[in-house]
Amino acid sequence: MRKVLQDYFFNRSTLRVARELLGKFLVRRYGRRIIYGIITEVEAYVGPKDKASHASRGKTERTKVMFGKSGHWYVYLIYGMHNCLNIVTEKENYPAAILIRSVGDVKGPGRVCRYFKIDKSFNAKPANKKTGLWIEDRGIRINPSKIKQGKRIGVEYAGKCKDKPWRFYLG
DNA sequence: ACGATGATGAAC
DNA sequence: TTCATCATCGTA
Repeated sequence: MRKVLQDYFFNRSTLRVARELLGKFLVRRYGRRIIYGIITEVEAYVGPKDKASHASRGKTERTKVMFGKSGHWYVYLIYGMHNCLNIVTEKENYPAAILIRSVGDVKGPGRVCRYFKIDKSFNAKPANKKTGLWIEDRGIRINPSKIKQGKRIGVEYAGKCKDKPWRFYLG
């Protein structure tokens, strides 16, 4: 069983999608090679009021993709050297996305992008086989008791939102 | 503990 | 146009 996740999977509550992404596979076509791994850690960034979210300051050139259609990639450069990969969720004009923090043994969003050869050229592109980067359901069932939840990382500046338990990982 | 390294957004 | 900040990582 191998199914590419479509827009309708992502056009739902970000927290639900985030939980359900655990156990799915990130897949990249890189020339003739296929790079893939199981998603093991994600973080949700939800709505215009989430102070930890780039979208909390409104729609800008960078963040407009978060306000766009679900099922598209949001890739940005952080600290001048690392790319971070996010998948946009929820309906159009409601800014939300999920940061993919770890895939298999590759831990950390910067390392994920390095391992999967992901840069800003994927920004605002849809997640499907045509673009060469997509997410698959390979039929793995995750026992809910394996899903851990905790604070998001690196968002100490986010005031009331800094402690929201919107990071999900397999434990 | 800290520096690398450059895009982004807000201030001026 | 300048400036502080940053959803991190590698080295120490």
